[in-house]
Amino acid sequence: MTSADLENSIDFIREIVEKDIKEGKNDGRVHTRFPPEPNGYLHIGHAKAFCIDFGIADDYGGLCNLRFDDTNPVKEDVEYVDSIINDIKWLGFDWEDRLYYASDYFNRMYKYAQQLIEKGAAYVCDLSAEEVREYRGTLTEPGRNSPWRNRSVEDNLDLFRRMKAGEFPDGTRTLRAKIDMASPNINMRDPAVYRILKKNHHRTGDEWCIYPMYDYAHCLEDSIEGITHSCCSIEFEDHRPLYDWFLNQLDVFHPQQIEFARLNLTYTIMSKRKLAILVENGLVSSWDDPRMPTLSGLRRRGYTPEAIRDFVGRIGVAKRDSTVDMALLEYCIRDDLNRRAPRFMAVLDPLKVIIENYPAGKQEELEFINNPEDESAGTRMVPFSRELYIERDDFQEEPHRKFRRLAPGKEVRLRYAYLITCVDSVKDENGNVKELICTYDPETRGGSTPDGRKVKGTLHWVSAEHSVPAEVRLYDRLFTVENPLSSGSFIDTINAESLKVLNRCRIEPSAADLAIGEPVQFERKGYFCKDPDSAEGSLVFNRTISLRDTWKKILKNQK
RNA sequence: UGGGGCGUCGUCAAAUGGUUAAGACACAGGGUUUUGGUCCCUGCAUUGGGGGUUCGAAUCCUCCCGCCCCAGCCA
Repeated sequence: MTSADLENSIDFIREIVEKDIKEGKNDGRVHTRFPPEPNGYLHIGHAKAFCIDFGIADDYGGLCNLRFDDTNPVKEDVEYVDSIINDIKWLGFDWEDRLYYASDYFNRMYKYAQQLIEKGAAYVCDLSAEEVREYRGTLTEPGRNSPWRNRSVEDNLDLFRRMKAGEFPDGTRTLRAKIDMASPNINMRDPAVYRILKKNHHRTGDEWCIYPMYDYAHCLEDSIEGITHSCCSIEFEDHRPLYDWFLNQLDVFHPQQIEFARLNLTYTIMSKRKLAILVENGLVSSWDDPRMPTLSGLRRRGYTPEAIRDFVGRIGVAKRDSTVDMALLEYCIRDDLNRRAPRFMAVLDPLKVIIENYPAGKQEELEFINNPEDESAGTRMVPFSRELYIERDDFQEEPHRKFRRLAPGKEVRLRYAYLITCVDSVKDENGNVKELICTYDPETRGGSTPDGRKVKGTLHWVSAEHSVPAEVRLYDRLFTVENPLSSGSFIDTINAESLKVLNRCRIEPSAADLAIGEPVQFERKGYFCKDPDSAEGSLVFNRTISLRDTWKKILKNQK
């Protein structure tokens, strides 16, 4: 899709925003927010959400706040605050000085709750959690009024004050909105507004022992910040009447909640809880394991912010449940890296080649184009010598009829070097090919053919003595099935080969000094970046994504 | 079986009653190529189903079918 196409059709949220601007709603102001709860790491599904929030603000000259929805101290931690900030910044978004916390508003929310009580719209309920559940009714049966529903305003005010003062143990009382226990929308059946939680909060410490519930807190947070369009995921659609109810009762600024479908991706899972199971059980190494759909995992894997943003732009925004093909994400990262990643040569599974007519001890420097997609990337010099490594699967003793690479008696080009012909192969005691004896044509330096002869195959290579050893980690999809949640246990569908570690790789010398995370292409193999596990003298590379592999497809289609 | 949403190509997703239902990814074929990469070209849906309204329906009405969400003192 070209950018022109993207501009021609806008999503339904932007339609609403444009209409509001046109009609002068909110004085034409556009103000959104991204409101994560700091209870875990962000994944690519969150990226969709905050690309929408920040993206809309950008598109219409508005603002977008970052706000931590920290109303439940039992789940939250500063560790998550830091990682969330880091991840959103990494994707290139800026909230300037508008970093807020729901906990900043606890005092105001408490006062608003008193107002609710004063106008008879909320009451302190002494029912236990279990009793509340019984009174709530079911999907098909209405609920019953709490016996505490008609306490006097004075009693409610007093009790609520004492809840705040810490006079009652956890779970013994709640403040509830007085709405309608017979509502067909269960969210409206006198929902809890405050619960007693004697827990230390990561920001407010022990200042509070009552904490506001999401439905009450969120609309007020939006209102206080003057949010005009409050975008959230679709499961909150049922909560919108409640969102509106609180704001109407309190007669405060009233943002509009708009719901959209969350992102699902094939071959992975987006559930924070289930991802945690992978980490806790050692099925992946950590939250930033390069196989994880977390932003930290994708970053370590070598995904770029640009690719992720492009992806989010391409998947669109709508309300229907959908599962985006992982192939689209893979396309986006290839597309981005193809343009920017400098090329290097690395042999992942080395097979030694000896050029028998190349003088021992001789070496020359050959000029390589760093990036054929980007002339400004320039060239570099790569050492060539008598003994080289090529990829083991670039040689077949009895070549497949469409095989264009090296085979006995066949001539191929070594990229930007020489044309070589295989004259013999040496085997070990098990009959496996150990090394190849080849000859080279000195007239073909640089890989050109002065006589105009055509060679179908071009191989990457490294000089044996000049190349540097490295470990390369190849990643594949974490799950073997498109929807890991469709069958019994998602654990059973984990791809046992999602990580393959190659220990005997050889990379060209200039690739040794790459910075951690800097994307490169290893020619013919894929896009890679140096992993933080690398140490002095021990290089570790992650494969971000392979190149498209038509050859593999040919072989597969033959079966 | 209460309520709220949603059903357009294999996957996302446009279309706002009016030419042959965009585009992208995927897939298939072909061309170029010192990466079996990139790039270029070609092919690839009558819109969940049935009725109806209309000169004209993916768009409106109606009945049916299917999928998702809700019974936390989580968000």
